[in-house]
Amino acid sequence: MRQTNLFSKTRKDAPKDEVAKNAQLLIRAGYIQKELAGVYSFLPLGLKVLNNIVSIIREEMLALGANEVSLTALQDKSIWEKTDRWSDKSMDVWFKSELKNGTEIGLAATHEEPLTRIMKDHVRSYRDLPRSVFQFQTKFRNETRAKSGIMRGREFLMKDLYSFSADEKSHQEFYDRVAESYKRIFEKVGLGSKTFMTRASGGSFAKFSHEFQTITDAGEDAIYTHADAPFAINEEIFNEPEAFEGLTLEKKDFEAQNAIEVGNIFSLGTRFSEALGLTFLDSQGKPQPAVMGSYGIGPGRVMGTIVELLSDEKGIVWPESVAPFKIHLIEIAGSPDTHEKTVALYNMLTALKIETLYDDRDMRPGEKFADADLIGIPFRVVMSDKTIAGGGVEVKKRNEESAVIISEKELLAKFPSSNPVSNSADTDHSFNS
RNA sequence: CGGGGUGUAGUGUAACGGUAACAUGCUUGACUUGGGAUCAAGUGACUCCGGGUUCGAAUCCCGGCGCCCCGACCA
Repeated sequence: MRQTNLFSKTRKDAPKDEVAKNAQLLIRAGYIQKELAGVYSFLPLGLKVLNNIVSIIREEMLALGANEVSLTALQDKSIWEKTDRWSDKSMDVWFKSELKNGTEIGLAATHEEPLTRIMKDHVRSYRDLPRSVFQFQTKFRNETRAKSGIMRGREFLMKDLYSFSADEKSHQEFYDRVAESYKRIFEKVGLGSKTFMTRASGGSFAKFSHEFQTITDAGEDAIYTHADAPFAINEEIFNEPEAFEGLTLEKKDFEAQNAIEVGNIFSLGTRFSEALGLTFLDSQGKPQPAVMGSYGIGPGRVMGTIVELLSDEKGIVWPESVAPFKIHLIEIAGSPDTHEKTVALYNMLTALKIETLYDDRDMRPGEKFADADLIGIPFRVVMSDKTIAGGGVEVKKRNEESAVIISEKELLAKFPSSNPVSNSADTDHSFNS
């Protein structure tokens, strides 16, 4: 994409109403825009990052064998009454409204109830199980206090996965597979080294649940970690002896850390299947309630966590896997020949499907560099009279200090393309100048 | 939901109760082109909303709304 075709602008100052680092940088760099407290729009760059995170998660969900769906935001009160989750006393984050005829409806904060009802129509026999279903859907939660930029909003995208199994054993097998899947996801998005599977309270559904907590000062939670423990322990259960069940380690050797919950996995038992009547016939022909689990990840929160964790004083530093572009191609004004060569390189990169943001703006170099650092694309490629005289382009990684001049051929070799350029004439589909 | 703070050009900040200023951005021109340059001329605000006090309110008072922080809460 040519930067002159990108509507979002960067700014030097962070808005005064944002304190959280993730919001300050994402707004300054033009990734997001605040609409209300805890409500953010995603601008072109932000949407690209969000979509990259979504793609990584989707790939793993599909690998689990889960089916993707899209359920509604508008909710039928009657099914929530069956599970006793309609009342504001039992679930205080509801946004409620009503139809013109007075019928009450809610905006979904989660989707156990509607999905369980859907599954009733499709699961009849133990032969229909296990099943797993996921979606990326906007959740609405009337938080008493939104905070920390995009980390805790009132409206946010969530990947929610639900599982339906015939028995506890089958459920546990799936649950464990999801845990492994989550580890891979957080590894892929660049949070792996700081993210811990964490034993946490099981809520009203099970003894324990597991959260995936990323160590960061911006975290809202406190967890206890130990180098030899297979999982961390959430502060909320740290004083309960059962929290150490199965561990031979001593409580005093655990260390407290601030962390942000980027994902969670819950065993739900038969609470929802019983309340809503999701039963199947077992091999003896007897009706049994399905055993359920739910598993969430907030892509927006993941995005904010990456910014919190990986940015520096100059701006954001995206991991390649989620970055909005692979290359930030910067042209420094010079001879007409330099301009032509830069356009040609941009067209080549585009044809090779190497995502490139081409800074073709008429600006001084300093400003372009400052913007590039703020936006945080992994590879900065500069083309100027100087680099051409030196034999090619200058390449600098966002997270490294040193820059080197290499030939264009060497540059392209760094980015193996899945779509090798053909000899046909259709490779140049960008606008020429 | 308790407590604290705050609201002024697009953005960031100023202004004793005396009639809104500076920076930045943006526009035009000049000069520049490897780290947010320089110069010149422009542009841009019913000071969040509604009341009140006062000769006079951005400033003081009351109410509302928004936003931020701490705590509680967080299926």
